[in-house]
Amino acid sequence: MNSTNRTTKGAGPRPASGADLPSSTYAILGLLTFGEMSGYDLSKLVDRTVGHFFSPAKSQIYSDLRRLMGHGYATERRVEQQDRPNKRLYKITPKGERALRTWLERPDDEPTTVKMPFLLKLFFSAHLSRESLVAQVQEQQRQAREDREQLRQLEREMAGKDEMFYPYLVLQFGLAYTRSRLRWLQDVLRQIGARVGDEDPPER
Amino acid sequence: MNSTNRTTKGAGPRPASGADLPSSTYAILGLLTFGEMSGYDLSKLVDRTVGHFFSPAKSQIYSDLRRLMGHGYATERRVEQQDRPNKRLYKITPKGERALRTWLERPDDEPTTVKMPFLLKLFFSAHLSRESLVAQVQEQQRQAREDREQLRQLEREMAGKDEMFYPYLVLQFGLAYTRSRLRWLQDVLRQIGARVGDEDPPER
DNA sequence: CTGAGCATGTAATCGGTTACATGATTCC
DNA sequence: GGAATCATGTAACCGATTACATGCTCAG
Repeated sequence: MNSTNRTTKGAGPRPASGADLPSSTYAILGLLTFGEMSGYDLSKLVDRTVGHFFSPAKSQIYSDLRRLMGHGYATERRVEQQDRPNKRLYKITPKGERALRTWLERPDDEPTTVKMPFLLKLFFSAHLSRESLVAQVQEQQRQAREDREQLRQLEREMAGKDEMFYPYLVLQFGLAYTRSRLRWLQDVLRQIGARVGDEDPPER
Repeated sequence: MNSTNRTTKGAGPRPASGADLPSSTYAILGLLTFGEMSGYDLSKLVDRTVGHFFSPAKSQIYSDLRRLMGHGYATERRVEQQDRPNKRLYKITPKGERALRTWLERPDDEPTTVKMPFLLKLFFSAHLSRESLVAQVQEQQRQAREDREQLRQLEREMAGKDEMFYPYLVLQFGLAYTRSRLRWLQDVLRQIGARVGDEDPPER
Protein backbone atom coordinates (compact mmCIF):
# COMPACT_ATOMS: atom_id res chain seq x y z
CA MET A 1 0.00 0.00 0.00
CA ASN A 2 3.03 2.25 0.04
CA SER A 3 3.63 3.63 -3.41
CA THR A 4 6.72 5.63 -2.49
CA ASN A 5 8.95 2.77 -1.54
CA ARG A 6 12.60 3.70 -1.70
CA THR A 7 14.43 0.91 0.08
CA THR A 8 13.77 -1.58 -2.70
CA LYS A 9 14.37 -4.93 -1.09
CA GLY A 10 14.37 -7.99 -3.35
CA ALA A 11 11.84 -7.84 -6.10
CA GLY A 12 10.64 -9.08 -9.45
CA PRO A 13 12.01 -8.11 -12.88
CA ARG A 14 13.13 -4.93 -11.18
CA PRO A 15 13.32 -1.55 -12.87
CA ALA A 16 16.86 -1.01 -14.15
CA SER A 17 19.62 0.55 -12.08
CA GLY A 18 18.14 3.52 -10.32
CA ALA A 19 14.88 3.61 -12.25
CA ASP A 20 11.82 4.23 -10.19
CA LEU A 21 9.39 2.51 -12.51
CA PRO A 22 9.39 -0.47 -14.85
CA SER A 23 9.54 0.26 -18.56
CA SER A 24 6.00 -0.93 -19.07
CA THR A 25 4.72 1.88 -16.90
CA TYR A 26 6.80 4.39 -18.81
CA ALA A 27 5.24 3.01 -21.95
CA ILE A 28 1.81 4.04 -20.86
CA LEU A 29 3.20 7.37 -19.71
CA GLY A 30 4.54 7.76 -23.23
CA LEU A 31 1.15 7.03 -24.69
CA LEU A 32 -0.32 9.79 -22.56
CA THR A 33 1.66 12.26 -24.68
CA PHE A 34 -0.95 11.55 -27.36
CA GLY A 35 -3.43 13.50 -25.26
CA GLU A 36 -5.79 13.28 -22.32
CA MET A 37 -7.24 9.82 -22.10
CA SER A 38 -9.14 7.28 -20.05
CA GLY A 39 -7.79 3.84 -19.21
CA TYR A 40 -10.20 2.46 -21.71
CA ASP A 41 -8.93 4.77 -24.42
CA LEU A 42 -5.38 3.75 -23.59
CA SER A 43 -6.22 0.11 -23.88
CA LYS A 44 -7.46 0.67 -27.40
CA LEU A 45 -4.57 2.93 -28.30
CA VAL A 46 -2.16 0.22 -27.21
CA ASP A 47 -3.78 -2.18 -29.65
CA ARG A 48 -3.46 0.24 -32.51
CA THR A 49 0.12 1.29 -31.81
CA VAL A 50 2.45 -0.76 -29.63
CA GLY A 51 0.23 -3.82 -29.44
CA HIS A 52 2.46 -5.98 -31.60
CA PHE A 53 5.34 -5.94 -29.14
CA PHE A 54 3.80 -4.81 -25.89
CA SER A 55 0.29 -5.59 -24.70
CA PRO A 56 -0.54 -5.13 -21.04
CA ALA A 57 -3.82 -6.36 -19.60
CA LYS A 58 -6.49 -3.78 -18.91
CA SER A 59 -6.17 -4.18 -15.18
CA GLN A 60 -2.49 -3.47 -15.55
CA ILE A 61 -3.19 -0.23 -17.35
CA TYR A 62 -5.54 0.94 -14.63
CA SER A 63 -3.04 0.23 -11.90
CA ASP A 64 -0.19 1.84 -13.82
CA LEU A 65 -2.34 4.93 -14.17
CA ARG A 66 -2.78 5.08 -10.41
CA ARG A 67 0.92 4.64 -10.01
CA LEU A 68 1.74 7.46 -12.37
CA MET A 69 -0.58 9.70 -10.36
CA GLY A 70 1.21 8.70 -7.18
CA HIS A 71 4.43 9.96 -8.71
CA GLY A 72 2.88 13.17 -9.91
CA TYR A 73 3.47 12.15 -13.52
CA ALA A 74 -0.20 12.37 -14.41
CA THR A 75 -3.34 14.03 -13.17
CA GLU A 76 -6.86 12.70 -13.10
CA ARG A 77 -10.03 14.48 -14.12
CA ARG A 78 -13.37 12.86 -13.42
CA VAL A 79 -16.02 13.24 -16.02
CA GLU A 80 -19.59 12.44 -15.17
CA GLN A 81 -21.69 10.94 -17.90
CA GLN A 82 -25.29 9.85 -17.75
CA ASP A 83 -25.53 7.81 -20.92
CA ARG A 84 -22.29 5.90 -20.31
CA PRO A 85 -20.33 5.01 -17.20
CA ASN A 86 -18.42 7.88 -15.67
CA LYS A 87 -14.86 8.14 -16.77
CA ARG A 88 -11.53 9.36 -15.47
CA LEU A 89 -9.32 11.17 -17.90
CA TYR A 90 -5.59 11.18 -17.35
CA LYS A 91 -3.19 13.80 -18.50
CA ILE A 92 0.58 13.83 -18.42
CA THR A 93 2.10 16.58 -16.24
CA PRO A 94 5.26 18.62 -16.95
CA LYS A 95 6.94 16.52 -14.30
CA GLY A 96 5.76 13.43 -16.11
CA GLU A 97 7.17 14.72 -19.37
CA ARG A 98 10.52 15.30 -17.74
CA ALA A 99 10.44 11.83 -16.23
CA LEU A 100 9.63 10.37 -19.62
CA ARG A 101 12.58 12.09 -21.23
CA THR A 102 14.89 11.03 -18.42
CA TRP A 103 13.81 7.46 -18.92
CA LEU A 104 14.30 7.73 -22.66
CA GLU A 105 17.79 9.08 -22.16
CA ARG A 106 18.91 6.62 -19.50
CA PRO A 107 21.06 4.04 -21.28
CA ASP A 108 20.78 1.27 -18.71
CA ASP A 109 17.71 -0.75 -19.41
CA GLU A 110 16.10 -3.89 -18.17
CA PRO A 111 17.69 -6.66 -20.17
CA THR A 112 16.22 -7.88 -23.42
CA THR A 113 14.79 -11.34 -23.04
CA VAL A 114 13.24 -13.87 -25.35
CA LYS A 115 10.83 -16.34 -23.83
CA MET A 116 10.35 -19.19 -26.25
CA PRO A 117 9.27 -22.48 -24.70
CA PHE A 118 9.72 -24.18 -28.02
CA LEU A 119 13.49 -23.75 -27.72
CA LEU A 120 13.35 -25.73 -24.51
CA LYS A 121 11.45 -28.48 -26.23
CA LEU A 122 13.83 -28.56 -29.13
CA PHE A 123 16.72 -28.79 -26.74
CA PHE A 124 15.26 -31.96 -25.26
CA SER A 125 14.00 -33.38 -28.52
CA ALA A 126 16.17 -36.46 -28.29
CA HIS A 127 13.31 -37.76 -26.17
CA LEU A 128 10.82 -37.15 -28.92
CA SER A 129 9.91 -39.02 -32.09
CA ARG A 130 10.88 -37.40 -35.34
CA GLU A 131 7.26 -37.16 -36.46
CA SER A 132 6.18 -35.31 -33.34
CA LEU A 133 9.08 -32.93 -33.63
CA VAL A 134 8.33 -32.17 -37.25
CA ALA A 135 4.74 -31.44 -36.29
CA GLN A 136 5.91 -29.04 -33.60
CA VAL A 137 8.20 -27.21 -35.98
CA GLN A 138 5.40 -26.87 -38.48
CA GLU A 139 3.16 -25.46 -35.81
CA GLN A 140 5.83 -22.89 -35.07
CA GLN A 141 5.99 -22.03 -38.74
CA ARG A 142 2.25 -21.57 -38.82
CA GLN A 143 2.42 -19.16 -35.92
CA ALA A 144 5.35 -17.23 -37.34
CA ARG A 145 3.59 -16.83 -40.67
CA GLU A 146 0.51 -15.57 -38.87
CA ASP A 147 2.64 -13.00 -37.07
CA ARG A 148 4.21 -11.99 -40.34
CA GLU A 149 0.81 -11.41 -41.93
CA GLN A 150 -0.24 -9.14 -39.09
CA LEU A 151 2.96 -7.16 -39.27
CA ARG A 152 2.68 -6.79 -43.01
CA GLN A 153 -0.82 -5.49 -42.57
CA LEU A 154 0.44 -2.90 -40.11
CA GLU A 155 3.24 -2.00 -42.47
CA ARG A 156 0.78 -1.25 -45.23
CA GLU A 157 -1.25 0.89 -42.85
CA MET A 158 1.61 3.13 -41.85
CA ALA A 159 3.54 3.17 -45.10
CA GLY A 160 4.78 6.62 -46.04
CA LYS A 161 3.20 8.31 -43.02
CA ASP A 162 5.89 10.66 -41.82
CA GLU A 163 4.78 10.87 -38.20
CA MET A 164 5.15 7.10 -38.08
CA PHE A 165 8.89 7.20 -38.60
CA TYR A 166 9.85 5.64 -35.27
CA PRO A 167 6.92 3.25 -35.00
CA TYR A 168 7.90 2.09 -38.46
CA LEU A 169 11.44 1.34 -37.34
CA VAL A 170 10.05 -0.69 -34.49
CA LEU A 171 7.84 -2.57 -36.89
CA GLN A 172 10.87 -3.32 -39.02
CA PHE A 173 12.38 -5.10 -36.08
CA GLY A 174 9.32 -7.29 -35.78
CA LEU A 175 9.49 -8.14 -39.44
CA ALA A 176 13.21 -8.85 -39.41
CA TYR A 177 12.81 -11.03 -36.36
CA THR A 178 9.95 -12.97 -37.86
CA ARG A 179 11.81 -13.51 -41.10
CA SER A 180 14.85 -14.80 -39.28
CA ARG A 181 12.65 -17.08 -37.23
CA LEU A 182 11.07 -18.50 -40.35
CA ARG A 183 14.41 -19.05 -42.06
CA TRP A 184 15.71 -20.80 -38.98
CA LEU A 185 12.64 -23.03 -38.74
CA GLN A 186 13.10 -23.99 -42.36
CA ASP A 187 16.69 -24.85 -41.60
CA VAL A 188 15.73 -26.94 -38.59
CA LEU A 189 13.34 -28.90 -40.74
CA ARG A 190 16.07 -29.47 -43.31
CA GLN A 191 18.60 -30.58 -40.74
CA ILE A 192 16.37 -33.05 -38.93
CA GLY A 193 15.34 -34.35 -42.34
CA ALA A 194 18.94 -34.83 -43.43
CA ARG A 195 19.60 -36.82 -40.31
CA VAL A 196 19.07 -40.44 -41.30
CA GLY A 197 17.07 -42.86 -39.22
CA ASP A 198 19.61 -43.53 -36.51
CA GLU A 199 19.31 -42.45 -32.89
CA ASP A 200 16.79 -43.58 -30.34
CA PRO A 201 13.29 -43.85 -31.71
CA PRO A 202 10.47 -42.60 -29.43
CA GLU A 203 12.60 -44.25 -26.75
CA ARG A 204 9.87 -46.68 -25.83
CA MET B 1 -0.20 -23.88 -0.34
CA ASN B 2 -2.22 -26.34 -2.36
CA SER B 3 -0.05 -27.91 -5.02
CA THR B 4 -2.85 -29.90 -6.61
CA ASN B 5 -5.05 -27.05 -7.64
CA ARG B 6 -7.36 -27.98 -10.48
CA THR B 7 -9.83 -25.12 -10.65
CA THR B 8 -7.20 -22.71 -11.93
CA LYS B 9 -8.61 -19.33 -11.05
CA GLY B 10 -6.82 -16.28 -12.48
CA ALA B 11 -3.08 -16.56 -12.53
CA GLY B 12 0.23 -15.42 -13.92
CA PRO B 13 1.78 -16.49 -17.25
CA ARG B 14 -0.26 -19.65 -16.78
CA PRO B 15 0.88 -23.03 -18.04
CA ALA B 16 -0.60 -23.63 -21.49
CA SER B 17 -4.01 -25.12 -22.08
CA GLY B 18 -4.29 -28.06 -19.74
CA ALA B 19 -0.65 -28.16 -18.70
CA ASP B 20 -0.04 -28.75 -15.04
CA LEU B 21 3.33 -27.03 -14.88
CA PRO B 22 5.02 -24.10 -16.56
CA SER B 23 7.62 -24.86 -19.19
CA SER B 24 10.44 -23.68 -16.97
CA THR B 25 9.71 -26.45 -14.51
CA TYR B 26 9.66 -28.99 -17.30
CA ALA B 27 13.03 -27.65 -18.32
CA ILE B 28 14.58 -28.64 -15.08
CA LEU B 29 12.77 -31.96 -15.25
CA GLY B 30 14.40 -32.41 -18.63
CA LEU B 31 17.81 -31.67 -17.17
CA LEU B 32 17.27 -34.38 -14.60
CA THR B 33 17.42 -36.89 -17.46
CA PHE B 34 21.18 -36.19 -17.41
CA GLY B 35 21.35 -38.10 -14.14
CA GLU B 36 20.82 -37.85 -10.41
CA MET B 37 21.69 -34.35 -9.25
CA SER B 38 21.50 -31.79 -6.49
CA GLY B 39 19.97 -28.35 -6.93
CA TYR B 40 23.44 -26.97 -6.91
CA ASP B 41 24.54 -29.32 -9.69
CA LEU B 42 21.51 -28.32 -11.70
CA SER B 43 22.30 -24.69 -11.34
CA LYS B 44 25.71 -25.26 -12.85
CA LEU B 45 24.38 -27.56 -15.54
CA VAL B 46 21.94 -24.86 -16.57
CA ASP B 47 24.82 -22.47 -17.12
CA ARG B 48 26.68 -24.93 -19.28
CA THR B 49 23.70 -26.00 -21.38
CA VAL B 50 20.53 -23.94 -21.61
CA GLY B 51 21.92 -20.85 -19.90
CA HIS B 52 21.98 -18.75 -23.02
CA PHE B 53 18.22 -18.77 -23.46
CA PHE B 54 16.90 -19.85 -20.07
CA SER B 55 18.45 -19.05 -16.71
CA PRO B 56 16.35 -19.44 -13.59
CA ALA B 57 17.55 -18.17 -10.22
CA LYS B 58 18.87 -20.71 -7.80
CA SER B 59 15.94 -20.29 -5.47
CA GLN B 60 13.68 -21.03 -8.40
CA ILE B 61 15.48 -24.29 -9.09
CA TYR B 62 15.10 -25.41 -5.50
CA SER B 63 11.41 -24.67 -5.45
CA ASP B 64 10.85 -26.35 -8.81
CA LEU B 65 12.55 -29.42 -7.44
CA ARG B 66 10.13 -29.50 -4.55
CA ARG B 67 7.29 -29.11 -6.97
CA LEU B 68 8.45 -31.97 -9.15
CA MET B 69 8.57 -34.16 -6.06
CA GLY B 70 5.04 -33.12 -5.19
CA HIS B 71 3.91 -34.42 -8.55
CA GLY B 72 5.86 -37.63 -8.21
CA TYR B 73 8.07 -36.66 -11.14
CA ALA B 74 11.25 -36.87 -9.07
CA THR B 75 12.52 -38.50 -5.91
CA GLU B 76 14.87 -37.15 -3.32
CA ARG B 77 17.80 -38.92 -1.70
CA ARG B 78 19.59 -37.26 1.21
CA VAL B 79 23.30 -37.64 1.34
CA GLU B 80 25.15 -36.82 4.52
CA GLN B 81 28.59 -35.31 4.13
CA GLN B 82 30.95 -34.23 6.83
CA ASP B 83 33.44 -32.18 4.80
CA ARG B 84 30.77 -30.29 2.87
CA PRO B 85 27.16 -29.38 3.60
CA ASN B 86 24.72 -32.26 3.26
CA LYS B 87 23.04 -32.54 -0.08
CA ARG B 88 19.83 -33.76 -1.59
CA LEU B 89 20.07 -35.65 -4.83
CA TYR B 90 17.09 -35.67 -7.17
CA LYS B 91 16.26 -38.33 -9.70
CA ILE B 92 13.61 -38.39 -12.36
CA THR B 93 10.98 -41.12 -11.95
CA PRO B 94 9.33 -43.17 -14.72
CA LYS B 95 6.24 -41.05 -14.14
CA GLY B 96 8.39 -37.98 -14.58
CA GLU B 97 9.78 -39.31 -17.82
CA ARG B 98 6.29 -39.90 -19.10
CA ALA B 99 5.26 -36.40 -18.08
CA LEU B 100 8.28 -34.97 -19.85
CA ARG B 101 7.42 -36.76 -23.06
CA THR B 102 3.81 -35.68 -22.81
CA TRP B 103 4.92 -32.09 -22.43
CA LEU B 104 7.29 -32.41 -25.36
CA GLU B 105 4.52 -33.77 -27.52
CA ARG B 106 1.86 -31.28 -26.55
CA PRO B 107 1.70 -28.74 -29.37
CA ASP B 108 -0.01 -25.94 -27.48
CA ASP B 109 2.62 -23.91 -25.73
CA GLU B 110 2.85 -20.75 -23.75
CA PRO B 111 3.22 -18.01 -26.32
CA THR B 112 6.60 -16.84 -27.50
CA THR B 113 7.33 -13.36 -26.26
CA VAL B 114 10.09 -10.85 -26.74
CA LYS B 115 10.66 -8.35 -23.98
CA MET B 116 12.78 -5.53 -25.32
CA PRO B 117 12.40 -2.21 -23.53
CA PHE B 118 14.51 -0.54 -26.16
CA LEU B 119 11.72 -1.01 -28.68
CA LEU B 120 9.49 1.01 -26.40
CA LYS B 121 12.05 3.76 -26.24
CA LEU B 122 12.55 3.78 -29.97
CA PHE B 123 8.82 4.03 -30.43
CA PHE B 124 8.75 7.23 -28.40
CA SER B 125 12.00 8.62 -29.74
CA ALA B 126 10.35 11.68 -31.20
CA HIS B 127 10.79 13.04 -27.67
CA LEU B 128 14.51 12.39 -27.76
CA SER B 129 17.45 14.22 -29.29
CA ARG B 130 19.14 12.55 -32.20
CA GLU B 131 22.43 12.29 -30.34
CA SER B 132 20.88 10.51 -27.38
CA LEU B 133 19.08 8.13 -29.65
CA VAL B 134 22.24 7.30 -31.57
CA ALA B 135 24.00 6.61 -28.30
CA GLN B 136 21.21 4.25 -27.28
CA VAL B 137 21.37 2.38 -30.54
CA GLN B 138 25.12 2.01 -30.20
CA GLU B 139 24.69 0.64 -26.73
CA GLN B 140 22.29 -1.91 -28.14
CA GLN B 141 24.86 -2.83 -30.74
CA ARG B 142 27.46 -3.28 -28.07
CA GLN B 143 25.22 -5.64 -26.18
CA ALA B 144 24.24 -7.61 -29.24
CA ARG B 145 27.88 -8.05 -30.22
CA GLU B 146 28.67 -9.27 -26.76
CA ASP B 147 25.86 -11.82 -27.02
CA ARG B 148 27.19 -12.87 -30.38
CA GLU B 149 30.65 -13.47 -29.00
CA GLN B 150 29.30 -15.69 -26.26
CA LEU B 151 27.21 -17.68 -28.69
CA ARG B 152 30.14 -18.12 -31.04
CA GLN B 153 32.22 -19.40 -28.17
CA LEU B 154 29.53 -21.94 -27.37
CA GLU B 155 29.34 -22.89 -31.03
CA ARG B 156 33.03 -23.67 -31.11
CA GLU B 157 32.67 -25.77 -27.99
CA MET B 158 29.98 -27.99 -29.33
CA ALA B 159 30.99 -28.11 -32.97
CA GLY B 160 30.83 -31.57 -34.47
CA LYS B 161 29.70 -33.22 -31.23
CA ASP B 162 26.98 -35.55 -32.34
CA GLU B 163 25.10 -35.71 -29.04
CA MET B 164 24.79 -31.94 -29.26
CA PHE B 165 22.60 -32.07 -32.33
CA TYR B 166 19.53 -30.47 -30.78
CA PRO B 167 21.36 -28.05 -28.50
CA TYR B 168 23.21 -26.95 -31.61
CA LEU B 169 19.97 -26.21 -33.44
CA VAL B 170 18.85 -24.13 -30.48
CA LEU B 171 22.12 -22.27 -30.56
CA GLN B 172 21.59 -21.57 -34.24
CA PHE B 173 18.42 -19.76 -33.34
CA GLY B 174 20.32 -17.54 -30.96
CA LEU B 175 22.89 -16.74 -33.59
CA ALA B 176 20.30 -16.06 -36.28
CA TYR B 177 18.36 -13.85 -33.93
CA THR B 178 21.44 -11.90 -32.90
CA ARG B 179 22.53 -11.43 -36.49
CA SER B 180 19.12 -10.13 -37.48
CA ARG B 181 19.15 -7.80 -34.49
CA LEU B 182 22.52 -6.42 -35.51
CA ARG B 183 21.48 -5.92 -39.11
CA TRP B 184 18.35 -4.14 -37.98
CA LEU B 185 20.29 -1.86 -35.62
CA GLN B 186 22.63 -0.97 -38.46
CA ASP B 187 19.63 -0.13 -40.54
CA VAL B 188 18.10 2.00 -37.83
CA LEU B 189 21.32 3.95 -37.59
CA ARG B 190 21.33 4.47 -41.33
CA GLN B 191 17.72 5.59 -41.43
CA ILE B 192 17.95 8.09 -38.63
CA GLY B 193 21.14 9.37 -40.22
CA ALA B 194 19.49 9.81 -43.60
CA ARG B 195 16.78 11.83 -41.97
CA VAL B 196 17.90 15.43 -42.34
CA GLY B 197 17.77 17.90 -39.48
CA ASP B 198 14.07 18.59 -39.54
CA GLU B 199 11.57 17.58 -36.84
CA ASP B 200 11.47 18.73 -33.29
CA PRO B 201 14.90 19.08 -31.72
CA PRO B 202 15.25 17.84 -28.10
CA GLU B 203 11.85 19.47 -27.76
CA ARG B 204 13.06 21.84 -25.07
C1' DC C 1 -33.55 -9.55 -28.05
C1' DT C 2 -28.81 -10.09 -28.18
C1' DG C 3 -24.33 -8.82 -28.42
C1' DA C 4 -20.85 -5.38 -28.89
C1' DG C 5 -18.99 -1.22 -27.12
C1' DC C 6 -18.25 1.82 -23.20
C1' DA C 7 -15.86 1.96 -18.63
C1' DT C 8 -13.68 0.76 -14.30
C1' DG C 9 -12.02 -1.99 -11.29
C1' DT C 10 -11.22 -6.11 -7.50
C1' DA C 11 -9.69 -10.73 -6.26
C1' DA C 12 -6.78 -14.21 -6.48
C1' DT C 13 -2.82 -16.11 -8.08
C1' DC C 14 1.54 -17.19 -10.09
C1' DG C 15 6.16 -17.14 -11.80
C1' DG C 16 10.19 -15.26 -10.89
C1' DT C 17 13.78 -12.14 -8.84
C1' DT C 18 16.94 -10.11 -5.29
C1' DA C 19 18.82 -10.09 -0.85
C1' DC C 20 20.11 -12.39 2.93
C1' DA C 21 21.51 -16.29 6.20
C1' DT C 22 24.54 -20.04 7.28
C1' DG C 23 28.77 -22.57 7.51
C1' DA C 24 32.43 -25.61 6.25
C1' DT C 25 36.61 -26.26 3.20
C1' DT C 26 40.12 -25.44 0.06
C1' DC C 27 43.08 -22.65 -2.82
C1' DC C 28 46.00 -18.50 -3.40
C1' DG D 1 43.94 -13.63 5.78
C1' DG D 2 40.51 -13.66 2.12
C1' DA D 3 38.09 -15.32 -1.79
C1' DA D 4 35.86 -18.99 -4.20
C1' DT D 5 33.36 -23.38 -4.06
C1' DC D 6 30.04 -26.25 -2.03
C1' DA D 7 25.03 -26.31 -0.66
C1' DT D 8 20.41 -25.12 0.67
C1' DG D 9 17.02 -22.34 1.52
C1' DT D 10 13.77 -18.21 3.47
C1' DA D 11 11.76 -13.61 3.13
C1' DA D 12 9.97 -10.20 0.75
C1' DC D 13 8.27 -8.52 -3.04
C1' DC D 14 6.85 -7.28 -7.75
C1' DG D 15 4.93 -7.46 -12.37
C1' DA D 16 1.52 -9.39 -14.75
C1' DT D 17 -2.40 -12.30 -15.96
C1' DT D 18 -7.11 -14.35 -15.73
C1' DA D 19 -11.62 -14.32 -14.11
C1' DC D 20 -15.23 -11.94 -12.46
C1' DA D 21 -18.52 -8.00 -11.27
C1' DT D 22 -21.36 -4.24 -12.76
C1' DG D 23 -24.35 -1.67 -15.68
C1' DC D 24 -25.79 1.36 -19.36
C1' DT D 25 -26.60 2.25 -24.52
C1' DC D 26 -27.07 1.42 -29.24
C1' DA D 27 -27.12 -1.16 -33.58
C1' DG D 28 -28.79 -5.16 -36.11
